[in-house]
This record gives sequence, C-alpha cells and structure tokens, in this order.
Amino acid sequence: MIELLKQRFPMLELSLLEELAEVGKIRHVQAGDELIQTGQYIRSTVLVISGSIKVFRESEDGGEFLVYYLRPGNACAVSMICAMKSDTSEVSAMAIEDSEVLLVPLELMDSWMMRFSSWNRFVLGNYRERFEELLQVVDQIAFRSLDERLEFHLRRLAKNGGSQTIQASHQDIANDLNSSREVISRLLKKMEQKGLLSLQRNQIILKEHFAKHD
Amino acid sequence: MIELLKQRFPMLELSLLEELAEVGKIRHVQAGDELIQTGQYIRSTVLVISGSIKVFRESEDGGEFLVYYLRPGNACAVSMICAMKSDTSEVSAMAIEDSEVLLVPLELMDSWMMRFSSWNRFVLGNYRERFEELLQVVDQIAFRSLDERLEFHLRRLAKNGGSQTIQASHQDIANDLNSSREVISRLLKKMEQKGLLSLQRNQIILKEHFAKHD
DNA sequence: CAACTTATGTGACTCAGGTCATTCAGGCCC
DNA sequence: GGGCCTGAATGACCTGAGTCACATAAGTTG
Repeated sequence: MIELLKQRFPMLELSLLEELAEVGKIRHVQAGDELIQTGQYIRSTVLVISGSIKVFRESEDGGEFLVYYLRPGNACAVSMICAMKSDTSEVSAMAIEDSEVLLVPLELMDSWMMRFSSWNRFVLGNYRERFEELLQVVDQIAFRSLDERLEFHLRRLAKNGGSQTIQASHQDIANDLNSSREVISRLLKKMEQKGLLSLQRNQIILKEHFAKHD
Repeated sequence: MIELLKQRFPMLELSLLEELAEVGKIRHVQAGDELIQTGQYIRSTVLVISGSIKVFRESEDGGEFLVYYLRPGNACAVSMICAMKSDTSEVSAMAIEDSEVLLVPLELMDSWMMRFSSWNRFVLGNYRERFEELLQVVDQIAFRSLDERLEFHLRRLAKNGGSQTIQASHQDIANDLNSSREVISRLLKKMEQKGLLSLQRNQIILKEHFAKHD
C-alpha cells in the first residue's frame, strides 16, 4: 500500500504518505459508477490512484457539461475546496474506467496543510491546474464554435485514453459538449471527409497528423 | 497603513499584517487602467484594498469575457496561481473604479504559507471562491440563453456596484458577455417593456422586484 | 443653438446549431 | 435467416443571436 502511494504520489513526503496509508480508505469503482453527485454532501477528499474520472457540471434540465478529467496522481480540487467549508458538491464525478481512489477524511486536511509542506504544494498545485483547465473550458465555450470545440475534445479524449482510438458513441460526445447527437454526427462526418479521422461504430480513430496537431 | 490593512483584511493575523505593510507596495489605479494583461509576466500577488477590479479572459480575435469581479478584501486568485510557477497571466484585469491594490512580491508567498495559518486559509478561501464563481460562469455560458445571462449579469453588476442603478453603456455590457451591442439593446428594451428595469443613457435602473429576485 | 460625438433603436438578412422524422447499418440472440 | 436493439446518416425545418445599414436621440462644446 505505502509502495503504491509512493509510486503514484512521489511529490509527497514519506511521513505524509505513511499517514495517508493509515487514515485513507481505498475505494474501487467501476466504469460508469458515479463517485459524487451534484448536491451531495462531501466528507472526503479524493485522490486518484488508478483509472480515470470525469468531472462534470449538470444543469437542472438534464444537460451536462464536461469540466475535466482526473488521472492517477491528481486530486479532486472541488472536493478539497468544498472540504474547507464542508459544503455540498457543485459537480458530479463519474469513473470512465475501472478506477481506484483514496478517500481522506477532510478534517485532517487543515492540519496537514501546516505540517507538511509537500501537501501544501500538492493542494495548491492541484488548484492551479484545475483552475487553468476550467479557464480553458470557459475559453472554448465562450469563443469557439462547435466544430473547434469538438476537435479540442477529441484530442483531449485521445490524450486521456492514451490512444488515438477513442471508444465512445456520438451520443457520449454530444453529452460531454452539451450538444445533440445529430449535430456531432454531422461534424464528425465532415471531419472524416477531410481525412482527419475515421469512423466506426462506437469508435473514432484519429489520424496521426490530426491528433498531433496541437 | 497597518490600520487600513487591519480593517480590510481582518482575517489575517497581526504579525502577518505587519509584514505585509512592510514589504507590500500600494498602487493606485484609475478607473479604466489595466492592471494586468494577458500574457504579461506576473511578479506580484494582488490584494484589493479599495475600489473594484474586473478580471476577464481575452480571445485572440479581440473578444473578451468577464470572469469575475474583485472587491476590497479579495485577492487575485490567478496571480497567486501563476505565482506558484511564476508564469504569465492567462487573464487581464482592469479597474472599473479608482482603486488601491497592494502588491506583494510572490517569492514571499511560499514561506508565508507555512508560517501564517491565517494566510494559508486566506489563500485557500480565495481559491475556493474564485473557483466557484468560475464554475457559475461555465454554467451560464453552457446552459443559459443570452437573455438569462443578461439578467444574471445585471444582478451581478448591481451587487458589485452596491446600487440598483448601473452605470454602463450597452456596449460595455455586450463586451462583458462577449455579445454585440444591438443584441443587448434589443434584450434590454424587452426587459424594459416587461417592467423589469428602466433605461437611460449610460445607465440602467433595476426595479426592486427584479433586483431582489435572486 | 449649431456642429459633433457618442449612445441607442430598428429592420433586414444570415447562419450555426438544435429538433423532428425517417431510414439505414451493425451486432446479437433465438 | 428473421427479428430486434442501438448507433449512425440525412434531409427539412426552426430559432437565437450575430451582422449590416441606417435612423434617432442625448449630451457636449464652442
């Protein structure tokens, strides 16, 4: 256990890792499981050990919108933020692969913040990264048209999955972008005709030159 | 000076305030002055003492988009974030009233974080608030139509200005929402016809029931 | 008050993107 | 093979919102 943590969170000092191993609880989740739902009370900070988690915002009327992905070594900034005022979550999180996460009771965070400088840096670093990603998302929806956003999202999916082949239906992608299936289908078809990718059922294969472009 | 700081930042411990007074530099800016521009190198963290600062994101092609306002007692989360990796700014900031800000060299932040628990809480609290505001902004542009966003923004302007009378041209508002003047004019006119507000040159007066509604 | 400058009002047109209806194709099970 | 289900393709249509062009109004200055 301590070895695993050491490997995933090399930026944290040893004494902290030991404490983490002691008080943290590992939770295994399967692809599709919801970790946190909007409005749910948050009791723990979440550190991702393996797998991949997507964090998204939901609207009252069923729409959803992808905010960012969490990968091993990341922590959920939102959970840490809510931790501070022990509030309810403003986003939902769902595993997109089978994953393991470490739950840390949030009452410990305050003292760790002062005791472990590596924890301090870790938390702030995570805030920073999530904040920047969130700013990027704002950029996208504020300034970009849907086809540009789709491109961006495909690259993000490929990067997150570590492969140029994306396993997802058009519907899934439409959901992430809060758009509709037909529109995404049309845009994808256009991109296929341009030779940027090729389409299969439930699967999109990005061409080299497209995937690398940015 | 120390008295002023004590008044604006009562959440910070006295020894920290003394140090702040010593190393911080006060800068006076006039309404319309740009404090930070996108891409500029950041050397200091910014604490707002008086006035009102707007923080916004710019696109390559001239568009801009309001992210949030900073009021006295707030700190610029972005500047603290960039501080960590001493990077360039990803947003711009402009004074919307004559304002005073306190500039703190960012190399001090790291040590303060460990030495002063009040600073630690202050920084994290600021992150949290900005993060939540940013999430709200994402919500707005992802799920809301322009008329709803306009309503939201008018309420925000009124709240920020501390008055139901908003001093701004339609063009200003269009800029904040990354929209166009004509469209905003049309929507405002509709809202006036509905009795939600009344329009004057360079000035919008919200009716009680509208301003309070949320 | 005449000349200007800046803010606002309005109609006509365009277009991206959402919605609806329907058809088609791939995979799967009996 | 014949149903059956889910995912994908496609055309018709609609609407919100951006753009263009121009008309007015409201201040400002000399």
